[in-house]
Amino acid sequence: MGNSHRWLEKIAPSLRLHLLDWYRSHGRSLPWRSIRDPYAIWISEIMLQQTQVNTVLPYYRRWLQEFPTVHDLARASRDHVLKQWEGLGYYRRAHYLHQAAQEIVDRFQGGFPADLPTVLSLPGIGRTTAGGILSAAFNLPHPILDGNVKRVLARLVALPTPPAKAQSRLWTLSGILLDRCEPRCFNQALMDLGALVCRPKHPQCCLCPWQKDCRAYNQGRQFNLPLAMPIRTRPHKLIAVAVVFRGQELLIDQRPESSMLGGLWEFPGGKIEPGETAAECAVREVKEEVGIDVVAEQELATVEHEYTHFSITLIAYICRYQSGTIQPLQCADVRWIQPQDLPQFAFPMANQKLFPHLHAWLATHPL
DNA sequence: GATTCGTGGTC
DNA sequence: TGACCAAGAAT
Repeated sequence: MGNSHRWLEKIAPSLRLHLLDWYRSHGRSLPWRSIRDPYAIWISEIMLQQTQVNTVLPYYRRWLQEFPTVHDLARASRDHVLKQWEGLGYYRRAHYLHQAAQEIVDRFQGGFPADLPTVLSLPGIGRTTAGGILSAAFNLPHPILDGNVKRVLARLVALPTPPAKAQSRLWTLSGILLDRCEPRCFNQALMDLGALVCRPKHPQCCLCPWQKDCRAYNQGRQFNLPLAMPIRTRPHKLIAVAVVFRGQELLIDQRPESSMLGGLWEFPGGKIEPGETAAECAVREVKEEVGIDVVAEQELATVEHEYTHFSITLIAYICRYQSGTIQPLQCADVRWIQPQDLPQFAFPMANQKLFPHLHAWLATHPL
């Protein structure tokens, strides 16, 4: 291990030159690279967490249109912020952005901090995001360690373990390699190398500026590195959902802040218990979550959805209000709304899959 | 260190 | 189809 570090220190100057040279002619041109506004760069870094560039691009543009400065974000409503994030996933990121924006306004009068400990103190910002912001916005020499960098480094040194089990060592390697004179370009270049050349499936070693020094390549192991973590199987859940009508009005509730998909709105529902029908479950969940009595009238649709760690089948019922007053018993909020107002609320993707079926039902059931 | 967070894309 | 992955952080 010590040998590996000394070897890397020795060849690092040459690696930096080759990488920066490659980056000048092959680097991607991205909207957050042509600016220095730390607020906008921060937004891009948060959106890019576990999310591909092409997915982020439209959200990034809309966000800066909607919240051009940290002040605009800080004074926006939480529902409005979540609505702009709808569909991007990892919704806690939106809450953290909102909280951090208010902190930046309150603690620093809206000026983005430029030192590592303070940046790290903001919610939703870890070491990689902090390094990314500080190097991109202020050209400060802080290393990064995202998925691209982990893969590049794991191949460069022929890492003997899965990257997840060598975090500390990989941070050291990223710090050794970092070009202290051009940290901004270097970090961006390192990520582009991972995204464009040192790709997970088909690494383009013949185009790589580090080919002659790469241990994986020299050992013919570029297709087998980095080593993978053992897999675990994902459970499947059966969920009943109640689309409750009271006359023209529709019932929606807001998920608790601390739960999965926290702050998003949904149709009430929950896991079907053993020996229970989906319709019985839908009625029971409405009673438990918002305290009213309904009857299940008709099955609306069944949809499937995949999450990272489990999959679900949603069985949705059109239900009719019977009695009681809505209360947020197991949710953050609950409301009767007009069906045409649905787009004003942020919904998880699994619920959105029900929307076309609901529209079709409404079209054939006037009144 | 291992888990929990979403969604869209690829093969 | 299912596995895998993408500019990770918080617990």
